[in-house]
Amino acid sequence: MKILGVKGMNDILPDPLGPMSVWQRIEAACRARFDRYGYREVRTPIVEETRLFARSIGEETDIVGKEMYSFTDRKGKKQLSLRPEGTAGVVRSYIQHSVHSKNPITKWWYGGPMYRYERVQAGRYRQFHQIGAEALGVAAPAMDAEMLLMLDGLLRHDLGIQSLTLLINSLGDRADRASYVQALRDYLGSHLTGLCEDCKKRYERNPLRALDCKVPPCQPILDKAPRIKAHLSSEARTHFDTVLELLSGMQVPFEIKPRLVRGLDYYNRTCFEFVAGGLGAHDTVCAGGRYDDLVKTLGGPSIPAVGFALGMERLVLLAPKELSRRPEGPAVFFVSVDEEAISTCFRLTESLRRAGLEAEMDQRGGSVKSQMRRADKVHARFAVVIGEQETSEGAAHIKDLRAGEEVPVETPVSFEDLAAEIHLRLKRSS
RNA sequence: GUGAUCAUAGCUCAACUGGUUAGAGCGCUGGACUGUGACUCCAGAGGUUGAGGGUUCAAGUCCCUCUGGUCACCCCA
Repeated sequence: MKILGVKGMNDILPDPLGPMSVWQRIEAACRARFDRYGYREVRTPIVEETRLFARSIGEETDIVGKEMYSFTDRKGKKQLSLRPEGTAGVVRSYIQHSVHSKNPITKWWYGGPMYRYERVQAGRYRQFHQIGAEALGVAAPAMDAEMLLMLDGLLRHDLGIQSLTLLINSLGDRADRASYVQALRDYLGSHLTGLCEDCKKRYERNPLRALDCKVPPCQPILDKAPRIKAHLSSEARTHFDTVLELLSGMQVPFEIKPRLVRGLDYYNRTCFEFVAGGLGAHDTVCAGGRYDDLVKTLGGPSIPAVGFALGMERLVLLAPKELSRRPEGPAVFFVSVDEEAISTCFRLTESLRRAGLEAEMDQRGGSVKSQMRRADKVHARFAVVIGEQETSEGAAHIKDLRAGEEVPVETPVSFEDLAAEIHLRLKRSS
């Protein structure tokens, strides 16, 4: 009985066995883009107290209700959970270290694995990775817009994702939302017979979710449902309009989707999603919004905030092929002709590495042919064969594995000059 | 939590309506070329046909259970 990895939790193997280079390129693009917008990386634990998630995400949500990996701490009676999303931990950290009192504006980004016990599906796993960012301390709509500009640049420009659409909506403030939910519930209540079973449940538990329903018979009813827009306070409405104006002013395309809602309870005002084709049943690669009440809800001061999270696995699915170019192999591969030569190769390999070059050898020895095959297999640029003669002369030939058939006769390069010579040849051919 | 579908060598896949010893390509190892890769040719290693049970003279093939993969619903990044 083989021991397998846990369902829904995947290995990401190094290239060319796996898509590691795509992951790394996406991560690098995120870092570079976030840097430019003044976001600094924060790292928080993967495990937090269960209460934190219950309070922030919402006791009634599916995430908290049935999808968390929770357990009791070994000693005390602490209930702990693997984080199902990143914002809660980041905000907890922000409050715990009184960051607001050191700086009125905080821009942080984070990345790492998240855990939700769900049925695995295309673009959805039990351990999945998010990269997200939070801007705390600014209530102005310009912060929402700046964040969307950053994301549009990252996804469309840096990562070259085609068929990308920014969906945007406003959820209003707490009071707006309450009055809207009431209105929506009244409306759905009067049309219960025409709704699907799921929507009947949503009617009771969370009417907003019904707006996302895909069942055809529900559509005409939902199309005529009251819109949140009519329930927005004038402040919330102005905020939303300003965000849209700023986006238009910078030529960032978007689509207002009145029925867009969020899965987590803490959002208010601006909420958005970047969607793209090619993700199977899901189409969201990035989602986020404003959460002006969360910091206070978690016991901190009243600090407004906006944030988002990108789904790495989904990004990887969408990434254009150019991102998966195979990485370079070692600069030099040392081949040993016999047992004695192995120690010379060992020395030379290390000396090239100390000189900053990627060098490799086959410590097992074996036939020259098989070692040359290995050199080719790992895409080494040069091969250096070491035998009795090279060891006694302290010099060796350098074979260019990319040069093709003709190998011009040349004078051997002394071991001392090897690193410099390789550096020179690499520079010349680049 | 619900449903569909699949599982044969390291990988991608064959094996007529159940019927001899489960094959191929790629990859791996070695050789042709006794110290030089990629191309060619030759050879070799590698399988409890996902696991367990059942039907049958006979099961990779049919039935049941489990595990795992994939996809969809719910929900979500």
